[in-house]
Amino acid sequence: MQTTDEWSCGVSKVMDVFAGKWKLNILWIIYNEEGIRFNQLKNRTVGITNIMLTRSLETLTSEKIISNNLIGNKPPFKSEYYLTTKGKSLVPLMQSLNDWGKNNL
Amino acid sequence: MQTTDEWSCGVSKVMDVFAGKWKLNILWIIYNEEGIRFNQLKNRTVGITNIMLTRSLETLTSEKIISNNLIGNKPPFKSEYYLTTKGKSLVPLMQSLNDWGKNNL
DNA sequence: CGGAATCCCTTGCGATACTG
DNA sequence: CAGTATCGCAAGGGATTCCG
Repeated sequence: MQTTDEWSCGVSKVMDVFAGKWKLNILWIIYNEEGIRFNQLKNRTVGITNIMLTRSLETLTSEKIISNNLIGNKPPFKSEYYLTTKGKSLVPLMQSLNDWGKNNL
Repeated sequence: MQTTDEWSCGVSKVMDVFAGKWKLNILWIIYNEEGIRFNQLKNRTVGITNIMLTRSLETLTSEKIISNNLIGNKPPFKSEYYLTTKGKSLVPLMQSLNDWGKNNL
């Protein structure tokens, strides 16, 4: 039997990645639209505000789940978001979560 | 491509089940010790207080993820906790989460 | 266009004490 | 034994405004 310590060790990290109201949703959108831009992401994430999107992207970037390219040195700027390799490894997990949710009311 | 709506529909429910500081850990313990009692659960969940355990169990029960048997009509009481069928269907998901966490520091 | 700064409000978390 | 009742704090979420 797996001990509680081994368990909570692995799981708490994932829950940190998924924690919060928006991050998982944002990940999914970026996955489906690699290179998506800030304002597109904002439009696709219904109900989110600037600050919450910024904070979520900040956190995910610092966790190396996503990365972004800044293009241009004067306005209008461009910023394109991608999943990293680590981020892509989360995709099957997200799909499993989604499937469970759809099958259990 | 899957739409954002289909996605958020399924996932938000799962994240609700897993939300909070203790619920996932409690689920894992109950899974490993079917029929576990309140105070045993409290001892195994390091750092939890009465009220947080009560609240977590309440939520999970109302979501039909766990169930409990109350035994006896006068003190000392017994209360035994189990995973429901729905709760058991979450086990593979929990294991996937744990595996990812262990493999991604 | 892609953010950051500020301020506020709500929610979750928890210590302590008590009860059937 | 298995909870409940209070009260308080801290963190997360968000509206608004402003900036390079």
